[in-house]
Amino acid sequence: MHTSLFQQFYRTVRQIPRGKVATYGQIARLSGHPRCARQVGFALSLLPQGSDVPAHRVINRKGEMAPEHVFGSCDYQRFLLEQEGICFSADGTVDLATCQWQPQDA
DNA sequence: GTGATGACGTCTT
DNA sequence: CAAGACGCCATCA
Repeated sequence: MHTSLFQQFYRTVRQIPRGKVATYGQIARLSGHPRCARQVGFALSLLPQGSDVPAHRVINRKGEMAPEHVFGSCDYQRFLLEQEGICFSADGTVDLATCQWQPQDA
């Protein structure tokens, strides 16, 4: 199968365990493309809500989540993360120090 | 068919 | 230490 970068990104995001979050750069690096963080975000933006890819678990390096027009509501993504046990900082950002996904390959 | 854009991150000056 | 430029590739106009 023509393994497009997007397909590899989706596959990596799909491996994120519940209660953990990952950053774009992390997904890109695990997929074998350390400089393609931008494509990760763009790829996730094309994902339908019913996809097998938990795009709400993927956030930027700062722990901030996507703008409203991506999921429909910025609070919606935060709600899903809270439902999975993700911790947030007083800044309204995700506490990467506690909930960032740590791949076994590390 | 060409040009510009985009959930970002890392390297260099 | 901080700010700026580059990279990467698919989708939209």
